[in-house]
Amino acid sequence: MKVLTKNTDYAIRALLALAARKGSYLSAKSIATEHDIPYQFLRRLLQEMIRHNLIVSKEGVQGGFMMQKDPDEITVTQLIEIFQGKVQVSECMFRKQICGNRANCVLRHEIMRIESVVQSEFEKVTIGKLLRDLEAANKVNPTAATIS
Amino acid sequence: MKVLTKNTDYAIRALLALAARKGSYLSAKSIATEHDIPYQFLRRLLQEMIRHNLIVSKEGVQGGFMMQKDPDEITVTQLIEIFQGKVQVSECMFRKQICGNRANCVLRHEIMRIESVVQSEFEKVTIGKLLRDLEAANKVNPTAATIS
DNA sequence: TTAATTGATACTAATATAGTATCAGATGAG
DNA sequence: CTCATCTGATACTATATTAGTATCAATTAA
Repeated sequence: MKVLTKNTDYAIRALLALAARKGSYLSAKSIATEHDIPYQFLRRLLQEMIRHNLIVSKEGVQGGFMMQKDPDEITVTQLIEIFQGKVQVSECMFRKQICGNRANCVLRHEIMRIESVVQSEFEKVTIGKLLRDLEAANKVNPTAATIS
Repeated sequence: MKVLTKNTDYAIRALLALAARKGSYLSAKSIATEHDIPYQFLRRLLQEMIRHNLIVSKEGVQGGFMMQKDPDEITVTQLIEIFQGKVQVSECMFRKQICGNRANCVLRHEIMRIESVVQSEFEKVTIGKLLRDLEAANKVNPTAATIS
């Protein structure tokens, strides 16, 4: 069971790069190179994040992407929802045709409890928090800390 | 993001059916019919559970499957591990070739914390517990409760 | 003897994930 | 003004995972 797919993983790294250089435009190319993310793949992720108003872009020479939303307001839960769909423990909750007894399903109760635990745990992790952790680690050992 | 795949979902239902009739053999066919699980699919799941000593089987006429392990000792975490692989939040933890900086990755810290939270939540849910919940629900309203 | 059953395994189909390619349009640098 | 550098949009391919089907041999109780 893999919780974070490459989509989400790459998106987090890209956002960390942008958050670290808040206010300036970074090109997809530079982010891709620096963080070993497939270029075209990254471009699609960035466009998706624009659609969700996490970042903005500038076209043309010297263009690129820039942080828009406050990094402390961007949670891993949100990124999972964007790139992997809403956290759901099993299908029965959302597809009535599969489970005609939603209200009485004993699995459902446990499933929903765990679902909310998972969501709230990932909500505690924001891009802002990760960035501060990263910077703190770099202070202790300037060459060691990484996000890869 | 779907946490439980059909494998695991079906396996839980089958185990609940077997736990409810502890001590007697139920055929794959009867379980499949009763719980709307594709027959051949279910058979593979049952065989896998035999290999993990959760259940035993008897071949031939009047054969079938029977609970072996104590239902209270069977956790959803175990079933996820059997059918979906060990819970892991991202690949970087297990594939060094992807992440050469395991010790210093700031994502890794959060990821491992959440991983253990998820695991322990699913560990609280055992087949025994689900069965008791199901039976309690049936007492209140004999026709309402279900595991589908 | 035979129908009902599991053991083992191979196969196909559908879906999700990962990654690549292409071309049009914008824009700053020269 | 032109051109190299960018993003926007979208189509495409490849791979892996999940879901489901089919088949045949072996076992066993009636």
